[in-house]
Amino acid sequence: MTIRLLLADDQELVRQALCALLALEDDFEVVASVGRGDEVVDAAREHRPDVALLDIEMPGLDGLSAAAVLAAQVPGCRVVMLTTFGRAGYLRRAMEAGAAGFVVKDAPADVLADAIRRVRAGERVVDPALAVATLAAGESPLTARERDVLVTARTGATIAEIASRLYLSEGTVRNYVSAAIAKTGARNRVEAVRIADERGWL
Amino acid sequence: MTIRLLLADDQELVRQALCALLALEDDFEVVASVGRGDEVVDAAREHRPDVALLDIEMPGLDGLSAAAVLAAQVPGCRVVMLTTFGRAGYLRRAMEAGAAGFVVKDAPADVLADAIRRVRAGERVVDPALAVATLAAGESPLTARERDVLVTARTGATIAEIASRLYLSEGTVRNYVSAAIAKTGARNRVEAVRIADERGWL
DNA sequence: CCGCGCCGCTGACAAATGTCATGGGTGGCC
DNA sequence: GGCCACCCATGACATTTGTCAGCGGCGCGG
Repeated sequence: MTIRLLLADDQELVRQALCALLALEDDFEVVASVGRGDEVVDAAREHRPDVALLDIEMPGLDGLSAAAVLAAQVPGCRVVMLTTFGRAGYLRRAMEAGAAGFVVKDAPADVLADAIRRVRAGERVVDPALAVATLAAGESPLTARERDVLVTARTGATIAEIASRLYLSEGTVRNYVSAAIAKTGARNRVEAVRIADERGWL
Repeated sequence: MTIRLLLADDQELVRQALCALLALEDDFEVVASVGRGDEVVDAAREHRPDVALLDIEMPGLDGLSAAAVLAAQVPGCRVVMLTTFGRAGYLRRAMEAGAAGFVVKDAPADVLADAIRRVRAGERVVDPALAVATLAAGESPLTARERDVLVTARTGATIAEIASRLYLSEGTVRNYVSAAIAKTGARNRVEAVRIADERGWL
C-alpha cells in the first residue's frame, strides 16, 4: 500500500528535487505538487493525498494557514511541515494549525521518509531538540496590539508611520513599543522585533 | 562523456534531494556532496569535479568565498552558484568570486541542468532578469567603515554598542550611520540596514 | 607637492524614541 | 457589581538618534 503525497514548496527546484528524492522510495507516490500555498487545498481535494508536505514560506498562503484549512476541509489528509527554519514559534504554530509532523530541511532524507510513514500511521513526529526549544520559548506574552506594532515596525518604520498605518496616536504606539521592549528584554525596538520574531511571537 | 559534479548545500535534505534529481540526467554524475563551505575545496581536490554547485548560505565558509578559493586552487573546476535569494548583490559578488553560473532555487530543474551543461562547455550563465537588477542596484557607494557600522547595527545594537565593538567614539559612529542613511536614501538606521542588505552592500 | 577621499574625533543642536504616570472605555469572569 | 486585563489616549520627561560644521591625519594619484 503506497502512501500518496502532496508536495508544496515555492522553490521550483527544491520541489522537483524532493519529488525525485521521494520517488526513490517504493512506498511513496507523489500525486500532486504545487508552488503556492493557496493551491494546496484545491490540489488536496482533487488528488486525495494521505500526507501533505508543506513548506512554511510560500506565496499566496503560508504553509501554517494552509495546514489549518487542510485539517478542517480535507479529513484523512495529514500534514507534515517541512521547513528551513527550526524556529520555536513555527513549531508551536504548526501544532496549533493541526500539523502531525515537523521536519527541518537540515534533517537527512531518511528522517523525512520515516516521519512520513509514522505520520501516515497516525503518530505525531517532532524533532525532540526543537520541541524543547519551543517549550523554552514559551507562550507569547505580547498582547494583540503589541504584536501588531512590532510587526509593522519590522520593515523599519518610524513611530509616526506605525501610528498612521494602525490608526493610532504616536503616544500610544510608543507605549506599546515600550511594553514590547520590556517583555522581550530588549534594549531597542529593533532588538525587540528580532527577539519576538525568533520566538515566533509575531 | 559524463559531467562530474560537486554538490554543496548546508541543508541535508535539499542536498540529497538535488542529488536524486541530478542523478536522473544521464550525463551527470555527482562525485562529491558536502554540507559545509570549508569542506568544498578539499572535496574538489580529491574528486576533481567538472562543475561545483555551491549554495551561498553555508556554515564554515560561505559559498562565495568557497568559489573564490576554488577558482584559485582548483583550475578546471567551474562554479555554479545555486541560491535561494536572487539578490542583486549576491550575483555581483558571485561574478567577482569567479563563478561561471548563477541559478536561483526558484528556477525549474531543466534550467539548472542546462546551466550546468553550458557552464561545463565554457559559457557563463546568468538569469537575465537578475542581471538587470544587479546592474540597477549598482556598485556599493558605502565606504568600508560605513559598511562595518551597518553590519554591526544589523543585530539591533545601539550606537554605543557599535562604538564599543568597533573601538570608535559614539560621535564617529553616528556620523557613519548618518552617511549610510543618506547614501541608501533611508530614513532610519533600520531601513538603511535593510536597503543596503538587499542591495548586497553588506 | 597639492588635492582629494577616507578615517577618526569633537561639539552642538533638532528630532525621534523610550519611560512613566494617569485616565477613560470595554468586555470577561467570579 | 467589582475586579482585572486589555485597548486607546495624553502629557511630561530623559535618553538616544540623526544632522551639521569643523578639525587633524593618512595615503594615493596627478
